[in-house]
Amino acid sequence: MMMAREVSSEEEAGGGDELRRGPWTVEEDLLLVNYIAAHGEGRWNALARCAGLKRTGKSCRLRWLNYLRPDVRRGNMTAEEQLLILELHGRWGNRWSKIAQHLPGRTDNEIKNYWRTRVQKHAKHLNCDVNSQQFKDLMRYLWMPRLLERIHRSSQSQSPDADDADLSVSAATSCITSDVVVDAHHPPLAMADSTTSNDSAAMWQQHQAPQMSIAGAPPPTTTTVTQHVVLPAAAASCHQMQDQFVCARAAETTTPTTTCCWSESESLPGLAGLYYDDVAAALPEFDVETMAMWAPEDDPWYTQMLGL
DNA sequence: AACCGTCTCAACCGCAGGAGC
DNA sequence: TGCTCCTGCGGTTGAGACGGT
Repeated sequence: MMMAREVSSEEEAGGGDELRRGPWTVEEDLLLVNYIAAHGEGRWNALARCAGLKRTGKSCRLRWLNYLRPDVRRGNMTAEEQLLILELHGRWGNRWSKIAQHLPGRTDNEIKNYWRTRVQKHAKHLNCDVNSQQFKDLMRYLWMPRLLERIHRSSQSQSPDADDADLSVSAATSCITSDVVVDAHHPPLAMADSTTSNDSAAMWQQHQAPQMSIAGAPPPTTTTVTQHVVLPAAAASCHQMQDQFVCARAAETTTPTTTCCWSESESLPGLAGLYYDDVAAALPEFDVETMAMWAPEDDPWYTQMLGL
């Protein structure tokens, strides 16, 4: 958001060596961009002085990193990005800069804002702490599968030969599992520290399957909820995922497993019912209305699923 | 049209850690 | 060893946008 605050005449005329604060003007932006183009970034305090900016080095750095950098992405978070944020936050907590490293073009500030305005808002509506196990379970069993479904669906609608792709992927039983996505206890991934930020596909592929535990759910000796969501090749188009988006997973459970398999061979509404049963079992403290509040308002499938 | 509450996000703040002296 | 400076991070703030009444 570009704030339109005008620089007052006092600031303009009598500023002297006083440091300016508040929103940046177009002129300041130009000064900063031109200086960095000529001399590069870094040494921010010296940069601010040499560029003729009456700003702190900190302010210049922030402006550049969060707004002026040419590779900064703007606009709404995609479902893929949201999914990644939820997953990485589950693993690292409020390590915004670390999370941002894995979302090309997104800044830590933007991700932090997303978390506070979107995710924490939902927690507030649900009257539960954003760090509570209840809320984490909601993310794991409701929001993230829905994001996966959305990714899947949009890839279907965008792919001209989506049917073929779906069939081939389904036949290969390629799947990505939401529990794999969100588990915070599995060993650190190689990609977490070594890959480039746009290497999301590699990340997905390197996930290993942990054993899940569900707060409020029947003990794992009787039930393990697993959502297998087939992602066709087209889904991998985002974030330069060139190849088929495959995350084969063998659920390493030695106990009976209730599996909700979202595959192309089954219709989604039926699966939705099955899935919801599992969610309801896992999260008995949330009733249908609460779930509906949680669900994104623009999600007709979801509201239909709940019969709303 | 006016008011008001809520949301968004750019920018600021304080702090911690590292480098240099 | 201690001091200063710089950089980066996470938390917070507040102006403007937006939507509802």
